[in-house]
Amino acid sequence: MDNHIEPATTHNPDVAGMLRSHGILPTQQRLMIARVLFSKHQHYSADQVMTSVNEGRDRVSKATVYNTLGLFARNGLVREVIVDPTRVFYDPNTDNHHHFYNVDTGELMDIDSSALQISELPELPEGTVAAGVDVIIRVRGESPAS
Amino acid sequence: MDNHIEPATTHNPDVAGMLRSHGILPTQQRLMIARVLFSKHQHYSADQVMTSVNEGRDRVSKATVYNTLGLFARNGLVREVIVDPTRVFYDPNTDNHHHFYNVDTGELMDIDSSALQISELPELPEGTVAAGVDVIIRVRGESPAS
DNA sequence: GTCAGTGCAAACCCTTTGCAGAAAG
DNA sequence: CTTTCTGCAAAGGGTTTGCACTGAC
Repeated sequence: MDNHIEPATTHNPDVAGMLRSHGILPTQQRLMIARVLFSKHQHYSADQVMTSVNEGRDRVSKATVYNTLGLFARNGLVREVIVDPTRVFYDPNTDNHHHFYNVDTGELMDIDSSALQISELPELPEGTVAAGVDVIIRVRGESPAS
Repeated sequence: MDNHIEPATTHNPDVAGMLRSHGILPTQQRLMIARVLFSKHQHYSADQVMTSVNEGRDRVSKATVYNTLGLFARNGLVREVIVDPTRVFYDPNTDNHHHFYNVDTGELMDIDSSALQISELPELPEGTVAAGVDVIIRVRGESPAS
């Protein structure tokens, strides 16, 4: 009988601690979702997270995937990337950086913040404080078959 | 009897010609929508366009509003601004410029391109060409009651 | 034992679509 | 007259919600 639950933090450094340090109670489902998000440097739509998570035997419901991603985003564990009106992407990389978005393929790629400099920000509207800066370079064209 | 149709181009310089020059046949509904878009320097969601257009006596259906805004965007008459997963904004200003987005109020404001400089673009992914650059500065805070 | 988290299905809401009638040239 | 556009209502699709059950501590 090997249908036991694998130790949550074996192949990935302390995912549970990562959640706790962001004020998130590490439940089984949240750990599964976090492991998907942080196992690769990739961007995921909620649907892709759901698919990846549910490749294993233990399943997580759609509601929980959405709720969890929203929770992670609110608590700064992941970053929401809004580039496509039809779905939100979640980026496990919360460092300052920017994005390429291929409007033909739907592919989203990181741009290191050092590769693109922005001048100082203009004066913000009265009564507001900065909450983040998003730079999206939209590109077109199929990536080579490779 | 004064329920005649006002000359389409009276208070706004040649809206019809503007449509034609973008390859768009100027129908009555398209003119009404274009007049709303270009009468003020504002950003509109589809719903706001619909409301504004239908303040007058002549009504335009929801389907036509959506279809028309999509058409205008495809033909470069307006710019789609993707900042909020729940709705698309349409910007009558197609010049190079950027945006503030107030995540508390949903307000969208222009940033003149001269107010924010970007370094040269990083190398694009292989096989792709640039299709546009969006810079969004997200801010937080109610604007003063004023 | 208590409170927070989860799952299911239904509800939501913006947007798109199919198709018959109306308008443009 | 022919083709394109418009309107209505229904369908679509990602996301959220209500509520009973489960799990965490």
